[in-house]
Amino acid sequence: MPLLLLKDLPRYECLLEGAKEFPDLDPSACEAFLHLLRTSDEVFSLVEKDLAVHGISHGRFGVLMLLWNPAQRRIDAAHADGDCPSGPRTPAELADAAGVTRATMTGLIDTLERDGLVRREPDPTDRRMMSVLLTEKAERFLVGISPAHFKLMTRIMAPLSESERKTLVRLLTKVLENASEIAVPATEPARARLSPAESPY
Amino acid sequence: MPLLLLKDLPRYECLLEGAKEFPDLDPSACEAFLHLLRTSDEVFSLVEKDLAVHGISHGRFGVLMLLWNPAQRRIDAAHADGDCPSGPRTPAELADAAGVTRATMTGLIDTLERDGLVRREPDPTDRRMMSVLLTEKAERFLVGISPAHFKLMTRIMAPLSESERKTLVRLLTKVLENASEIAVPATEPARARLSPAESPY
DNA sequence: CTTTTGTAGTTAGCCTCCTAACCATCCTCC
DNA sequence: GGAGGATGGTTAGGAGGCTAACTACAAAAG
Repeated sequence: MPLLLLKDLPRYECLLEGAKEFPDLDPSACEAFLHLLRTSDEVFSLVEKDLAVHGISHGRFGVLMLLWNPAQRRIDAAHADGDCPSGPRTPAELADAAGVTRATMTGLIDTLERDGLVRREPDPTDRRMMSVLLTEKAERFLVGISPAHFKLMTRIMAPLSESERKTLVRLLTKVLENASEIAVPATEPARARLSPAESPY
Repeated sequence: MPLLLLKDLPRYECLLEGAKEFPDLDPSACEAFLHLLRTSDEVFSLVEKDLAVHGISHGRFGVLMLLWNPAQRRIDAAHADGDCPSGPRTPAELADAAGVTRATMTGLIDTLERDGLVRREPDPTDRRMMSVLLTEKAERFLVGISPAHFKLMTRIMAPLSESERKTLVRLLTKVLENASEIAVPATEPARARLSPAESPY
């Protein structure tokens, strides 16, 4: 992700200092906000580097995980489906589940298909639609990579006790639910737009 | 950031279910991990959308903030520096502070310079180096945009009490410090590499 | 004083994300 | 049953990340 975040978070005193100049700056909110993004960034880049070692990006890995359903796989195995081990999904469903646009999903599926991890098949009933299916290669890949992936998550969260994890989840859920309700007004964007009051022109 | 993250986090029972199949899956660690990334993603995209309304990306905004030092500005004002209101920084310093590569910083500075928010000046003592300076336009822009930016942070963190914020910061700090110590082994990456044991070839 | 090593910045090429526009197909409704 | 709208998927073009390779310069080592 590296999303251009301050590597060294400002000390709390500096935030207090800033609050003097900017009355809108709430030091504790700002501190929590920065820590949230900074920590998430570090954790995310750790996972991304780990996945990169196995030659896959986080985005593509996410698509594979969405398509992968081990429980479903066992059921299908009984049917001897062979090459269709997990339930097929359409690009639109995948895009919605992953929270990216359909155009982005098209690109991801393109590269996954090029690498032989995924297959596109036209839908027999609706000719607009496609089904995206995992290949056996992808199945083997996921089985091979998952344990290390889970171990890394465990290792990252190791310093927190069970109750601390519960607390963290509870607090994050509060923030997430609140954030989901905040809708940024959709105004027309412009390049480094200046409001009339502050515009030099 | 939208980093292709599951929009609907799996329920805890599903994680328990998955743990049966994958002994390496620690349900509470996985839950905390996913909530951390999911929440951060939501919060981040909120901020990014807000900045987009003002025609600037998070990355460019971060560079401007790094170059901006209101306290320094006040000092310089006494010197009547005029067009050099904040301490100059080199691209390398900016890249380190922002946690991106120098190549990325070059690109960001390019676009900022194109938009007239930043200026490059050669260093008089070391001819390899450049100084990056905020323009007056950028100063006005930051003064105009900052209050809304701070308000948004406050609003995002509103559902947490002061003590909850402290707790959140404490838990996140634990995770961050731990994550910083985890070094992913640097092996040669490959495209969707399969280990010999699971390779079909 | 020359050579080697290291550092600052850029360039080139790739990947993933976005929006906007575009077809093709389905569905609804007159 | 044909027109208009909704939906699924792709394409085109842009931005911000990355690595790797390159240039220019500075500094250390011989």
